[in-house]
Amino acid sequence: MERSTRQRSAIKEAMQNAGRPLLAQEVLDLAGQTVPGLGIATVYRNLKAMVEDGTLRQVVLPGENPRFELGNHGHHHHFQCNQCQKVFDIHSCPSNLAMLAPKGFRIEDHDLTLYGRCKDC
Amino acid sequence: MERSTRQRSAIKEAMQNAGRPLLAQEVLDLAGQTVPGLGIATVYRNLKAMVEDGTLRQVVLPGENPRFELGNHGHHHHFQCNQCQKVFDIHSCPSNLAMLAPKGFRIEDHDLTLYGRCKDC
DNA sequence: ATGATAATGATAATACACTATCATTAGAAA
DNA sequence: TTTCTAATGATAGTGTATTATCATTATCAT
Repeated sequence: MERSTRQRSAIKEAMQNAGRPLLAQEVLDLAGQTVPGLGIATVYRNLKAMVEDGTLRQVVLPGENPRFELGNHGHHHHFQCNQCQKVFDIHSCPSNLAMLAPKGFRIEDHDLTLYGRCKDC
Repeated sequence: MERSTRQRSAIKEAMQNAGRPLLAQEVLDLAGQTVPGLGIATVYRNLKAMVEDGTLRQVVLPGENPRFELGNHGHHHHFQCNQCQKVFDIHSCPSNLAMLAPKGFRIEDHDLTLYGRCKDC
């Protein structure tokens, strides 16, 4: 069965503390502060497993590598800072999008990404 | 200077007739009907040159390879069909997005992708 | 028609994120 | 503590979209 390792704990902790979607590389950087020598393969292995068991979900923004966030969030959107490139959650959602569809098109879902300057930039 | 070739004309024509953003492979397929033997390298070369001179612009949807559309459109969004995966333009835009920003965040731009069933699917 | 060279097509090379491999390390059941 | 084996880290390998190379072709000014 699954064993508890320092590496896995550090990765989970990084994801929980981040409060925003992280790139695999960012997870390595953050968790690597707790576990020096942490390998990128271990990060990818654990992220993949956590996505498969629903603990995490992937966030894919246009032209960006996948990021990872906790899987227990509801529908929401994302904001990317044009300065630091970090991605943050937006917990509100425009509700009138269905009316944007041309005649004959049925809308089932949507992705919205906002761009600008984050609080720190 | 630039020479007029059957290949380049066919690629431009494909872009103008498409009415929707095309993948490089779709450009090859469409223009290849006019110019049999058209090579993928020629498609990439010409698309790149046309993006650089502003004739075309790239459209990047989350998790998708770049598509190409005419560069003389104004601000608009895109719809991707969950069935045939084709991408279409949406020429309307929700206007109240700035209010979605958390405190301290400034919104400068946005990307919206709608998903569903297109007219033909 | 000719010559200079831009453009093409075939394909090798590149870039890069991600995955597989495998020897080694380290949980945890006994 | 011993033992079994899941997990790790280093790194080679993979997949795939895009680009570079280069011999050949075709445009077009003359």
